[in-house]
Amino acid sequence: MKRRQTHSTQEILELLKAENQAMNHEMIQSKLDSQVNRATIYRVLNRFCEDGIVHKIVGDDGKQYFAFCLNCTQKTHNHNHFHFRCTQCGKVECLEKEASISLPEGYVLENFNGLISGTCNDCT
Amino acid sequence: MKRRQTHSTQEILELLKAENQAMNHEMIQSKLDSQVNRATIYRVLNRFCEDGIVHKIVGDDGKQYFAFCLNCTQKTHNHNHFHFRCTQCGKVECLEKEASISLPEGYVLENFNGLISGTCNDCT
DNA sequence: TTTTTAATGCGACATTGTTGCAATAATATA
DNA sequence: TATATTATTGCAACAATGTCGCATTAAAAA
Ligand SMILES: [Mn+2]
Ligand SMILES: [Mn+2]
Ligand SMILES: [Zn+2]
Ligand SMILES: [Zn+2]
Repeated sequence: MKRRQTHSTQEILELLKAENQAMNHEMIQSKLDSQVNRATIYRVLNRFCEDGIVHKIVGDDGKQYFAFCLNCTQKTHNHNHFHFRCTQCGKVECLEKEASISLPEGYVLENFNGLISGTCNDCT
Repeated sequence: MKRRQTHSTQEILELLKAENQAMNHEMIQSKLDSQVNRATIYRVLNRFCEDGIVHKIVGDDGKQYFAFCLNCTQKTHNHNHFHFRCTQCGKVECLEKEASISLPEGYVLENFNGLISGTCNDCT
């Protein structure tokens, strides 16, 4: 099943590249020039995640955020970094530093979801 | 506004103490002996959080989990620990080790929400 | 016991995200 | 270029999660 490039996919990907932050569906929809259906946005984003060009974070607000992968190659995905969500301006950014976690014996990590909320530098 | 002890509050608190894990609304409701309304469960849990006897974690499944506070005093709350959610059995447990995170200049932490999902020791 | 009011049950509601299905359009093929 | 194939879309319906208003109930105080 090969992917097709559509107006929606291109626009959404460009948006995620341009804005240097993780965005939820609402943010994306309001920033899009053309009207793209809600279900389509979710489907596009989930496809991006499957393809490994975008990673998903679930915020402590319960919403899904999507961010363009920066330091990921086709094969190696390192998303063991925290994200900071500003409760004032809503911005969600990837924090640079890789978090190192050691799990107890016999535990296998599948997904790392580190999120810190608070006030960002702009809003202090 | 003083708190009142009701059957609901007592049962829910005992349940959270007994089960040594974080539970979401569904888990709690199915384990309760008496029928407690859904809205009531949420209200009780949120009150517990306000009172600092329970802490809330948002899972990467988007659900709210609640855990009885163990190493917290009335005044000091340290919830900078990760939680592990097993995708097989659903268990959500607090990991012992405190995670130390350093935020960039000007960033103020309000809430730490560290969650790792994967397979737990029992399910490997 | 009576009074006060915190807590509950119920229903309605908002929000978030997913899915089935017919229509559309991107790509492959002729 | 014209046609065929099928991935993608829009729409509606749906499920799940969590919150809120309001009348009723019951815990604690008087
Ligand atoms: Mn990230
Ligand atoms: Mn915990
Ligand atoms: Zn901010
Ligand atoms: Zn398990």
